Amino acid sequence: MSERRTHHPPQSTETSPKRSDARRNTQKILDAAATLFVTSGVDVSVRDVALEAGVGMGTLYRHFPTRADLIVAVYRHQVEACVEAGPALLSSEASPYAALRAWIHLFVEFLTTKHGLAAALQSDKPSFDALHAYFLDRLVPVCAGLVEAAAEAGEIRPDVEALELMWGVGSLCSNSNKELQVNARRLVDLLLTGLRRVAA
Amino acid sequence: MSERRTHHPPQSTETSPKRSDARRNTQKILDAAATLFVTSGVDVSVRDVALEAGVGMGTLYRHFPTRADLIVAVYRHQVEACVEAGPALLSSEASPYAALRAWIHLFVEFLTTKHGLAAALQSDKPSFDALHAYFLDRLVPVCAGLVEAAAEAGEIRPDVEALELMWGVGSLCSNSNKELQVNARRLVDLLLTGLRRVAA
Amino acid sequence: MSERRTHHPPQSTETSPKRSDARRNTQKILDAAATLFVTSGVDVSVRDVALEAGVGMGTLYRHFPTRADLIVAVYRHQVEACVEAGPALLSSEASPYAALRAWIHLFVEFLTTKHGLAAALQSDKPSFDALHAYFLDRLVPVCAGLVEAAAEAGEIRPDVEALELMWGVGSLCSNSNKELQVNARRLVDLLLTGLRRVAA
Amino acid sequence: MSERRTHHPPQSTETSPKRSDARRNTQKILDAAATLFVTSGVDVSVRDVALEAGVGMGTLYRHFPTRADLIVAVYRHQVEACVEAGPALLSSEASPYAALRAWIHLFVEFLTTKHGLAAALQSDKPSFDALHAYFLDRLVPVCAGLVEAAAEAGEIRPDVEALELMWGVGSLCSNSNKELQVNARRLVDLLLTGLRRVAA
DNA sequence: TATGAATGAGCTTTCATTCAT
DNA sequence: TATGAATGAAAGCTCATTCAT
Repeated sequence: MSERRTHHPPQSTETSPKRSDARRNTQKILDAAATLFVTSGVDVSVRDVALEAGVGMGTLYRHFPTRADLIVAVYRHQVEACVEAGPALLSSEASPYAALRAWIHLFVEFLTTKHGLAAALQSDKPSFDALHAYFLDRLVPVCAGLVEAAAEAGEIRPDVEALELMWGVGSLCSNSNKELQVNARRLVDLLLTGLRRVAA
Repeated sequence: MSERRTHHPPQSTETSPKRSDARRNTQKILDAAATLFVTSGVDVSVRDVALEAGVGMGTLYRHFPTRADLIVAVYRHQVEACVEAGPALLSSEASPYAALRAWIHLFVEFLTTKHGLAAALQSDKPSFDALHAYFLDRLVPVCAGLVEAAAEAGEIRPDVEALELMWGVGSLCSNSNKELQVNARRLVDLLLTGLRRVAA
Repeated sequence: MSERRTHHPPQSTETSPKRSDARRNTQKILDAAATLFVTSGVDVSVRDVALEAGVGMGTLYRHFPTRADLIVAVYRHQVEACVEAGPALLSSEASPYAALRAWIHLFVEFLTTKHGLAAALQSDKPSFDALHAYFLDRLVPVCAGLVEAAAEAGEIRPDVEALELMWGVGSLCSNSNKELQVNARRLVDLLLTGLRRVAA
Repeated sequence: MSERRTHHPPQSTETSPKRSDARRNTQKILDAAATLFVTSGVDVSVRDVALEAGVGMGTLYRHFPTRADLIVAVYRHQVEACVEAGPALLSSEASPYAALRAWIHLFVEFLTTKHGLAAALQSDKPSFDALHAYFLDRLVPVCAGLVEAAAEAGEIRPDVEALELMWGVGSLCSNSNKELQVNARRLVDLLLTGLRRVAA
């Protein structure tokens, strides 16, 4: 997954002609947020993020006026990598369904290593609206392309919505890494298998 | 409903020989909580529950030391109904898989009508530990019975864990009620269909 | 000025059948607020009031949900004393104008000893709306009675509004006790003298 | 307007032999401040002023170390106009009292059209000290000249202090622009009328 | 000299939990 | 045993002021 492409950098964190110290702070905040998002979820207090980053609260607000801005920035690279992986897999994999399967696995890998992200994606708090918007806008079309290709190839049932599928995958990923030995990947595979035939 | 088993009676509402006024308070609190859980989810503030019940906060804490105790008590009846439905469905349905499917649908119906419950079930906050424990202890064995029967009948793949399946179902139910038209039932059906064959 | 009458106690601080400790806290908060209002104005931070009173912030909010509630409570006694003094002075003084004059002096005495109150009365911050409302509702009618009596007696010009007069008096009182030797009483006397004849 | 006196030139805009770009910045800031003072009062945030002026915050602070310095500079012209109007009115008006009255009206006009200025003039925050100093140093002597002339002419009572009078006028102007129909001009007229005779 | 990023104390408000009554 | 008043930490956010660039 190439992380450094800038095909779609709506708010690139590295291209702005900022002062170097400001850029450094932006990065410090992103790193701190990434860390804390893993351990405490994306609901983590802004004060804690600022502390972890070693910057003042005002600095955090200057760089990321809303919580959604911060979350989007933290995960932008990975999201864009997923976006790009869709068409690529369609070319490289043996069949559309294989491509869809591989792409979903990529997405699962992403979500499950970012603990709390999946949960945040499903929060209905208004402060997360921009987060939904970004993820759905970017990823659903890609997923839809794969789903349609597989459907047209007759590999999966024809009545599956990409949004619904992604939502399901996100749900399965949002709560799996506990002491219980529940494995998101296995569950998602069940879902993917379920796509292949009409309900029994 | 006969309280056949007493494996986990965190706060039995009928077996303890309490004073009648204490029992009355317990019931008032349960009624209030049930009402508020519907409208505001299981995260509703304890103060609101006490107010609705018309009791003091200390009384609420005396009867239900943790939020999990309260949730468990509120949903005990329904959980036990699920427990009993398992064997019953195995007898009444046409096949073990049909019974499993019907039972899961029962569980989905339960979870999706209790706003916030599924999410609480997957919370990793320590105050919810007792909630996990109760649900899993009561329901997983029942689910396992159905899964095993279906596996032995050759209707589903043999390597499925009941805990994992229930966890997946719970996940799919915890985040479906948005303006997005995502339907937990449809997703769960996908999962159930996926059980039928080995992964492709 | 009798401070303990309870003729008009819309929210008496002493008659509520509260627990004694709660009543004690109410009084501690009122005392603290009165003190801090003098030194820091009624804009003083709620945290400071709680600290000065030796109570938690939640306690302060329990007793006085809005800042206006606190201010009104602090000054209620004196306002009500002013309300009662109006008719009394009309009876006891030699003429309506003398009564008006005496009443205004009473009001000046009140305002000038409560530094910051006059200023707050003229703030246009929404949080002070209830304060305006209370003061104007209670005092303007009383003042109007005195003004009308004096006007009917031909002692003052007939075109004076009580609200305007009180507002002027309030203004003159709001900023007089600096190191500058400006005396609100003298200025108010000028205003009262100015009432007696038409403008020259 | 000739800058005849240099008693208190906290930040002269024209006498210092500054570099031309610095002078340009000074002017940009003054223009921005004048604009924002009208719309948002003199309490407007310094950041907003800097933004409006198109300069950095450091530049603003360099030119006007305190808020008072900025306010003084913005209103210098009008204050000096008042200063010059005093003797002029004494010559042109029919009597010293008429001159005093006209001059006070000039001052009222000035204050009431500058939202928040009158209030700032009466603030006891240290950052406004320079503001008091400037206004009083410049205007009180002028007012005193008019008051003395009127007193010597026997038109007003002899015991009136110019400082006190101005303070009263300032107070009456500081809080009149509400939805309440309180008119500073009318109240000031009452004060001026009150000057004419001894207290009754 | 000019910039504006950074600071961080400050604000109001909420709420799970405790404990004096 | 029941009450609900009291607690106080925590939250998000703002803004006057400083200082590295």
